[in-house]
Amino acid sequence: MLLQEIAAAVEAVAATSSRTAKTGLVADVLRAAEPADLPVAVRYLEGELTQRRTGLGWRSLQDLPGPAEQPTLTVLEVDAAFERAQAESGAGSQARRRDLVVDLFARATAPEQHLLRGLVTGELRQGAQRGVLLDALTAAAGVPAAQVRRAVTLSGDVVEVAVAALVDGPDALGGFGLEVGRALAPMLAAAAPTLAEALERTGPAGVEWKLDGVRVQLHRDGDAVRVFTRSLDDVTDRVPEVVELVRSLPAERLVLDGEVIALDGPDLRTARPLPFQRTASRLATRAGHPVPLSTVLFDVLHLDGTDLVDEPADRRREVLEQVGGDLAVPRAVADPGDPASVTAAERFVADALARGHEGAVVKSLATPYAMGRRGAGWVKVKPRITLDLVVLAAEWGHGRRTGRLSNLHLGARDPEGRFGPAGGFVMLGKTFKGLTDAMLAWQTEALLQLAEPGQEGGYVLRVRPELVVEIAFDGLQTSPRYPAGLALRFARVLRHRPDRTAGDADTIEAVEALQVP
DNA sequence: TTCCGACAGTGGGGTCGCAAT
DNA sequence: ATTGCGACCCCACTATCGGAA
Repeated sequence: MLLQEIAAAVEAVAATSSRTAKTGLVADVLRAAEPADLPVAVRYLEGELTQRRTGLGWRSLQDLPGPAEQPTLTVLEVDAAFERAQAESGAGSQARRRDLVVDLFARATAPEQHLLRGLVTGELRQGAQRGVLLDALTAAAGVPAAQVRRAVTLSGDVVEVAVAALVDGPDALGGFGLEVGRALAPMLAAAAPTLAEALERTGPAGVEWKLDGVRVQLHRDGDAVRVFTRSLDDVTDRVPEVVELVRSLPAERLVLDGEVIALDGPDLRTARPLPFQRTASRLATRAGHPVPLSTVLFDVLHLDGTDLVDEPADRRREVLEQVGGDLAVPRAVADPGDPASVTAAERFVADALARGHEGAVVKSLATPYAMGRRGAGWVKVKPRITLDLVVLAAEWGHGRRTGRLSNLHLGARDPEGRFGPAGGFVMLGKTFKGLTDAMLAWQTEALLQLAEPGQEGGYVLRVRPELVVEIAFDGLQTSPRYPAGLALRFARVLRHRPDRTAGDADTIEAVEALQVP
């Protein structure tokens, strides 16, 4: 199969907003692919290379040759080229990777270059990812959609499912099941502003501490233990203490869902969490890191030969407590029809927050483990902090935000001039979140009025610090990047405040006072 | 006909390892 | 020794399509 066939389909997919049309276009390519091409074609259609790390990114794609006239690249030779890029390492490897990319682009047509660029950066932005691909696979193979999705979420491997459905025949899909040792798509949580609203959506529910660590899926088959992250990355060799812990559990074959987190003591029930940055640092470090990770469990998907994913949540919790004991995350049960239980749950969540944890996850008692879904089964609730900050600059947006000023640089007042001139501002981060189309249009107009003179062509537009925005965020983190050594975590715009002046905005001293000890 | 669930897009901060400088 | 890049943790929110109600 020529890469051009995929590139042409991707162009057409990007050109339509109809999801059914996108699905049809992708399905046509799947039908046309030879079995040997299928593994690569499937990945490219969902916008990813087959290699996990090539060492190539946006920077490696600058100053490349112009497009070829005639399509000659095959899907398999392109994949082989990226395979060689992935294998490169050591001195001179960047130059050798560069040569590979130059050669590839010189032989690619314009649509192929666009596709390759999107695959390398992971930002194809054609309006079709896994969801559309699975619908297309359903159509191309003539199999039930639910069966395709279940196979993918249980195996975590869309390529294998595609090959089974299209090459081995529809019956082969029935062969997919939960396999101990092989990661499956983790269940995800929706969000709600309050516990009451979360309970409205779930009905009777378990209310669990939400810990600010890293999600892990733990597999044990005898002495063999594997640890996967949320994106199904295998991090087993980075967390030996977690492996040991799983080996000590009273079951031979297990699949567990949980969180690893750095605490200031060994016991979750008495310790406080360390900042998320400490957990992240520990997990990113290959060896010899002093911070141990604590393991907290909140679900069990398999136990000694029995799959539990289709069991209701309260049944899985029972099993979890038997097998995990104290490792099970602290939990209360609340029924929205029983005010006393809701009040108790409110106190339970307040206690979790007082202990330094992130919030709560509300989990319907009745729902099965919905692999890969972000449904109403699980709903997270986190407190929100707000500040009035001043827009110092804005960046021009991309894609559907092209021509709009999107990403705002946010500053607090610095009346004492600790980080610059007295009466100036100190930057605490950026945000592009929370903006509706109307807000984007409004702020583009408003900020152009405030633009400092003499800026042409840049992607950052500096403005006079006069526009106040109300910002919500989850907390503060230490920053090596910003002058105050502080940055906002998960900042988003609530509303513009043209009714306020910069002098009304919060000061850096007020921000520092928010820091939890 | 309206409503709402699922999906894609638009980027944020931090950390590490590695190669180049 | 420092810097820049790539990869991957954490993530919020809005717009849109199309099936469900």
